[in-house]
Amino acid sequence: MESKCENCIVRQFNSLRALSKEELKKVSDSKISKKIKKGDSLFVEGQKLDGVYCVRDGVSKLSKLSSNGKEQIVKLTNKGEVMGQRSVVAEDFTNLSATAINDMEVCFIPKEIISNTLNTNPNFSLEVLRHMAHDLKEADDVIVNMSQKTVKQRLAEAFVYLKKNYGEDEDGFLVLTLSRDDYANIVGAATESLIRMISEFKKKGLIKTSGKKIGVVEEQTLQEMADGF
Amino acid sequence: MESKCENCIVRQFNSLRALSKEELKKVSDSKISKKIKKGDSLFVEGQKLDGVYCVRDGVSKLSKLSSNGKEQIVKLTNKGEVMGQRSVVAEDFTNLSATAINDMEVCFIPKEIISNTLNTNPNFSLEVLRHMAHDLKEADDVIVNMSQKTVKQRLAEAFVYLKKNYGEDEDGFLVLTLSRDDYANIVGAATESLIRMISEFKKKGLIKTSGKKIGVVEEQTLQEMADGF
DNA sequence: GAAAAAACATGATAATTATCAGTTTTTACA
DNA sequence: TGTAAAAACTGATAATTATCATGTTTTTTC
Repeated sequence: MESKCENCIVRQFNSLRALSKEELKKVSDSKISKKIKKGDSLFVEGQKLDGVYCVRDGVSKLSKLSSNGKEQIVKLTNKGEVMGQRSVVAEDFTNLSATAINDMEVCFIPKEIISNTLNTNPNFSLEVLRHMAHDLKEADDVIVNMSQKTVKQRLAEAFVYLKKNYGEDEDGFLVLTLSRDDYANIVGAATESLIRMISEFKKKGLIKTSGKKIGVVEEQTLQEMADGF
Repeated sequence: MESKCENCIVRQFNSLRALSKEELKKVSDSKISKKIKKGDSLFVEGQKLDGVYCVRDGVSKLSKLSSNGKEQIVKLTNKGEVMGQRSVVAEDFTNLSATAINDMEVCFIPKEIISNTLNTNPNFSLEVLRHMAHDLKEADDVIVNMSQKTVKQRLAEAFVYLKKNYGEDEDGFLVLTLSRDDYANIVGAATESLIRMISEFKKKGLIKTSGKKIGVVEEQTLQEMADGF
């Protein structure tokens, strides 16, 4: 038997904290723990989801293919986040694919439980609503960044964001290690352009690299760069 | 006395249709009808909203200033849409400004009524949730378009979108007339670049113009263009 | 109805970013 | 542990888009 939701810390960070004890028990009894290996996908764009995924550990990218076949990463998940909520709530196909960036531990929660609870527990609905409102605001910000900032600014912002959200190790390298390709797909640029820019940042001493690993050296300068100064 | 929400057609299109008769009456009694002149703003980014706006007539742009001072239009509202929901739900400042593109008629509904109903009527919460889920999906699409498509593709898409959503008059011109500046702020390009592209489209016979008015001539071709063919 | 302001338009040029064609380095694994 | 595949990188060049400068048309205002 796996650990219970009642004792799960990550629940604090997501909408499941609005559940009553009984509701939580139901969730706990029907959830399925899964381990996802780095690079494997949790679900794919256009798929019908049978439930949501609660992230216990690891990071995944939520991405979407554009008509030209390039991947665009729309969001990186944080620990405790629930994925697939939008799709389950709207009873819709997923508009995004979720792929593990490093090894993950997730809990799958069947959609019936989610929709039942949505119908009966207004607090839970509100909590989900608030999370979605937050996501929507962030999406708006991304839209503005994508259309008004240069690749250089977006990359600078990405580094600051990654440091803030996922931290750095004792040597000052970002904990979350992304491929150059992933960086390109976050920032929305050609991989070659992005690699060049990383070299440039390194030359200027704004970042340091060691293989795939990247460390933020001049956070302040990067932030100013992102803000257009 | 103004007309009642109970008889208002636009309610069909938004989350207010989930209200009970009594709830609807409360909304009706406390709502304030407003007329907004073309160019005037309903609310401004960073403001605390005291309620939501239900659009009875007219169109508004929801936009955000980027750090370089340029405006980015994130969304155009449709008739019946409720604006400011995100902000009221999250008890947050607005992240967007709303400006009337043509003369508008809107109803202001105080936030207390909205939040009370959210707390007591799970159907309403769910309905709002579904709308927000829809907005979020659309925002994801915009992100992908912004980062993966060229200005030309985005403009082509905008024309098709405007025709589909707001229709055309008897002479085949788009009902919704936008300034070149607005077009630039929708597709995320410099105004000069955008004007050039409009000239190009016109020269190719894809659109026709008459002053500010623009008509879609070759919808099929524009759509293919937007899809990258 | 004229003056002023705003919006529209075009040319020349510069900056940004993508693409293509490779080479080198790293990683995976038989 | 050697080798094939994948990822990272570099250079040359082309395409896209922004910027600046300036002229024209349309709209607004008094």
